[in-house]
Formats: sequence, structure tokens, C-alpha cells
Amino acid sequence: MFEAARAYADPSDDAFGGADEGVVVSIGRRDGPAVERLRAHGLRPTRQRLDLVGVLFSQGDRHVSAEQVYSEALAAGAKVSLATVYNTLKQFTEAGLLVELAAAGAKSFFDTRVDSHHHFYVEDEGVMMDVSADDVGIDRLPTPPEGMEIVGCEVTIRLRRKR
Amino acid sequence: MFEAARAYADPSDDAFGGADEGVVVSIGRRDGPAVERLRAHGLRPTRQRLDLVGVLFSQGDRHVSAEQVYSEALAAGAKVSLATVYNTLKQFTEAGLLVELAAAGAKSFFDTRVDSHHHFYVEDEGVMMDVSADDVGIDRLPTPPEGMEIVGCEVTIRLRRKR
DNA sequence: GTGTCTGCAAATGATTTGCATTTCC
DNA sequence: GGAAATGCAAATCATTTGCAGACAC
Repeated sequence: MFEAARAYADPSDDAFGGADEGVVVSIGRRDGPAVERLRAHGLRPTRQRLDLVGVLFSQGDRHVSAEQVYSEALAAGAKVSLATVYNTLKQFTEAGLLVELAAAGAKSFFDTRVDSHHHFYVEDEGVMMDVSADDVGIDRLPTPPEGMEIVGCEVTIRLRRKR
Repeated sequence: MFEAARAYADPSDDAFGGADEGVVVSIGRRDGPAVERLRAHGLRPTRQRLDLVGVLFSQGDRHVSAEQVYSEALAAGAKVSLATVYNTLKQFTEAGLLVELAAAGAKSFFDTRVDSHHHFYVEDEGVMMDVSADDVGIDRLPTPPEGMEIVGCEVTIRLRRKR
């Protein structure tokens, strides 16, 4: 009933859940789509960037924090430092490979989906789930202020567990 | 043309702009609506909470960070520590006096408007502006997952300066 | 080779916490 | 008086940065 909604790991906890069994992450490959993806965005295909591309984009759409990416990368056998993960996530975001999520709290999250879509946000759990753009209908938006243009538009639907 | 949009201080900079001239903040009052507002939410009306209520709710709707509230409170003559500001903002949020904004980046912001409304977000500047709920039309929302109920729904319209 | 990356560890920024002191009811 | 709130400084996270060595082209 909710194919459009996918949970992601609880941001308040330590990142974990790295390297699901059965998911083959293309760590170590010196060619292929990951290389082209990086080149297409003006980034040199270094080993750690390729590893992080593998972690980020081999499992469908994801909402991740730097810590999560770091431990998944380590779990997948990548050699990378936490600082590089932070720097790389920022570079990927600037390059358009990722989008930074607007989230409550003092931690940054990144979305591997860069097309326009929306989110359920479970307030008490800090959990976010994707909502396909097709499931939300917006029929009216305000005109932007002078000199500005609309780049995108996201809906956050806040949820609470029924009680 | 954009009465519905109100700017707030740049989150990336030091908080400032405290205690606008001409704005009377009811610091020091031991009674009145601030006391009742706190009591109504189960919070003891202490001196610093009253001062913070004054800072937060005397100037219309605002988007503030802890640092901003802190320096405005000091500028308004309140005696309060930064730690207490952090703790108080969290308590106010739990009590429903404030709403934590979903923002990109590693800093928390709070909105003194607790009713449902929306935001413009200027991507390169980290600036947010209110958009009245009337200016956005949502005609379709997905059914929430089993056991969940919708608490609210906010639209973030991302803007960019035309170039 | 040369300019770009990376790693490490230290610096910075944001937020929380422990505990003695003060304030509210 | 007793519970709850506050202040301060130290502790804890999250993130960034400086710089020497490693890697891509």
C-alpha cells in the first residue's frame, strides 16, 4: 500500500546497517558507470570517490548522514577517512549528485534522489520516507519575490504514530 | 507585492539585530500574558523564560537560532546563559510554543509561528521567508502509512537569484 | 611532473550535560 | 522547604581545515 515510502536509518542513532548482505557494491572498479558519472560532473574518479558512489547509488534512493556513509563504506571494505566522506558529500552535493535534505536538528542528511519528490517525516522518531511526486498535488504556488526564480518545491508531511 | 514574505537574519552569520529600537520587550514583568502563556503550557514562569518569551513573541513571526535569541536577550537586558537558551528553546518546542524548522545545514532554527504555513528558501543565502498558507494550494496528499496520522504539512519553495 | 585528493589530527561550531547555587510555589 | 530551573564550564557531537604525502592525468 505504500510502495512509495521507504524508511531510512534513524538519524539519532549511530549509523549502521552498512553493506546489506546480498548487495554488491562495486568497490575497486576502475571503470564503468561510476567513473563516467563522476567525470560527467567534473569530478576526478579517485578510489574513494568511486567507493562512495558505490555506497550511495547501488541501493536505490537513500537518505543518509555522513556517519552512515562512512561506516557503510568501511563495512564494504573501502579505505576512506571520515573527513573525506564529509568533503566528498559536499562536493557531490555541489556537483548535483546529491541533494541536502532540510531536516530538523543539528545533523545534515543527503538524499541520493535528485529529482523533485516529497517526504513523510515521523516527528517523534526523526525518520523520513520518500513520497513520490505523483502522490502529491500542488495546484497553486506564490509568485517568487522580485529577482528570484523557483528552483524546486518540496512538501514535507509530518506524521505521528496514532495513539 | 510580497506582504506574505518576511525575511529573517542570515543563519550563516552571527546573530545580531537584537532588540530593534522601538520594539518594547516586556522584560521583567512578573504577570501578564507571558506568564499565562507559560502556565498554559505547563512551564513555570521563571525570569529567564519570561524574558525569552518577550524576545521571541513581541515582534511577530520569526525564524531564529539559539545564538540569535541569546544575543537579542542580552541586548534587551535579560540575564540568561546560552545553555539556558538552548534548553529553553527545546522546552518551548516540546511544549508547542515553537516549531523547529527543517533546514539544511548543521544549525537548528525555530519558528515562532506554530500554525501551518510554508517557506521560501533562498538556496545560496540560507535565507527563509514565510509564505502564507493561503498562497499555496495542495489538492492531493498521500494516505499515511498504517498506524500513522498526518499532523501537518509544509511546503518549501526553493529559490535562486535570477542571473 | 604537477596540480588535485586524501588522511590525519587539530580546530571550530553547535549543542548538551553535570553539578552547585538560586528561584519558584 | 523541596522540587525545579539556572549558570558555568566541561563534555560531547558534527563538521571543517591545514598541511604533508599520495594519486590521477
